[in-house]
Amino acid sequence: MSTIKNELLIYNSLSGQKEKFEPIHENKVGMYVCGPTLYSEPHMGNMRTFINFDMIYRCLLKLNYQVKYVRNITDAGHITNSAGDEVDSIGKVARLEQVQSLEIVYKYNVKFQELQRIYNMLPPNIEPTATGHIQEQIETIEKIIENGFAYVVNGSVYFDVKAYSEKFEYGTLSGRVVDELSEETRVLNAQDEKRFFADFALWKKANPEDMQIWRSPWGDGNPGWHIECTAMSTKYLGAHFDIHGGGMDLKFPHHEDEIAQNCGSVGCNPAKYWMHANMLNVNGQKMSKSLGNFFLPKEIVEGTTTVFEKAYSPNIIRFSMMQAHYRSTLDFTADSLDAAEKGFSRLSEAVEKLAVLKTSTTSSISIPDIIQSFYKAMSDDFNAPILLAKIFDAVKYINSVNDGKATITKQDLELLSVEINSFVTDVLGLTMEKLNSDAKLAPVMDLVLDIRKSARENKDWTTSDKIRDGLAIAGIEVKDGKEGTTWN
RNA sequence: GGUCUCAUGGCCGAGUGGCUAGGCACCGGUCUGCAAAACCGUCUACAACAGUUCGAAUCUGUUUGAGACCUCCA
Repeated sequence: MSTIKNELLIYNSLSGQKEKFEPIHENKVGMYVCGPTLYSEPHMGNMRTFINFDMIYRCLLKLNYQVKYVRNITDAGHITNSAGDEVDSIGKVARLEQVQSLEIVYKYNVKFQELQRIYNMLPPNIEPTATGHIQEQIETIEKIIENGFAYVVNGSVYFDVKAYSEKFEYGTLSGRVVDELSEETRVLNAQDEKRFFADFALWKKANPEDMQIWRSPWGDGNPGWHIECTAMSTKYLGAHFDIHGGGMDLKFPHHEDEIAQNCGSVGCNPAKYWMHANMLNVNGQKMSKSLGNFFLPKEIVEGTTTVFEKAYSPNIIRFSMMQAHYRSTLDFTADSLDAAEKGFSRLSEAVEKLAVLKTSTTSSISIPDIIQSFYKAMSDDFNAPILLAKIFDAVKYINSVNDGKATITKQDLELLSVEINSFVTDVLGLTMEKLNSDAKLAPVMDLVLDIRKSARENKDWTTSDKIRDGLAIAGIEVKDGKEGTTWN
């Protein structure tokens, strides 16, 4: 349906306000999102960013855009400190575990792919790896040197922020000004090869202990921190594409330097719209190992984290995340997750009821209006919490119809059913957990509940309660409703 | 120290210059042998102070508090 296509608004970090989304090529969207670095398992906070961009991707698809979604996989080590003397972060882990870098990368890639499935994330169209694009990175660096925005020192290449600032503006995304930066108290390290402290490495000469080394025109070494994103986004999406996303904490320096590299190599900002997803807190604080509120996305699903006393399904986690806007920080607490669990369950049950609702000749409310409100919420900077609120308005209506207090026509029911299912599963990425899904157990339960029914009819409460309590111990909850008994 | 963001009812969280989301909990009700579940209803909040305005929680200023980034970070 949706004959009226809403105007899509996107908050652009570049301007700091919501802007009308106008794709560079009509009906097509190129989107690049910074993916994981494979030297450890992504934690829950990483997942929030990926899940949010998954939702955004799903929204764009729902709006019938033809989306090319690229999310990189960083499998080459990065420089790990400002002096640049620790180049290979993956190699560092590999040395600790006494295995090869590639083993580390493979191990965590498998885990990451598994997490994508567990959390029901759509795979991007392309997941390019840094190590698969060394040549492209070298070529990008060569272009930047040619353009006069980088210099070679002793086998390493640095981006020349001062030279760049004469032609472009450095710091437009993060609101930083080079003059301000220079007033900072930081001093150039005596051995530092950089001309200016804000300069950053594009290529770093190999250290003897590096486990991954590549050949380049400047000698053996490693690519710098940010160049892979520039090289790969340009290769797969072009010099200028629609959306570039990532976590809020990547804004500076990573994204700022990406802009500089792109301007320095091809003369323009890589993206028209920059989007940043906000952080996840746990019990009111940023996740950190030292605070004891750190856990992995798999642990919370399996109930093996010490931070929470019970397990929460991926759907509950996702639902909880969808109840907050992607640009706001979100706090995970036992209370908030318990609330999400119940809310999600209420939603699931209403969606199930859609299939068995009785229809009438009239509808009490306007179904197209409800559906329009879904689109409107989604089109307002991907406002998932409002979308859920509107869906819950529909849930209330579904329940009323189910109780015979409201009516719906067959045609409206079909429409509502299709759209609610679409928004819940396709857009929000929630999967409806089927109740009574165990094919073997179902006939057994029918039998047991039939016996209990007879007992109740004979007012044999001892037997009926024995059955109910026994099933409860087995983890099966009996629900005596108006129209018979159900279980789950 | 610099740059910036945010402060919403018991909790999580949207949003808006006047019509004051949503989820969860609480309370009341319907249903029920009892209970649970389910459903319905109710609860009227926006840090403090001052200002602008016919009118602000929403705009401005000050104060207090929290957080982020400035170093790898989703």
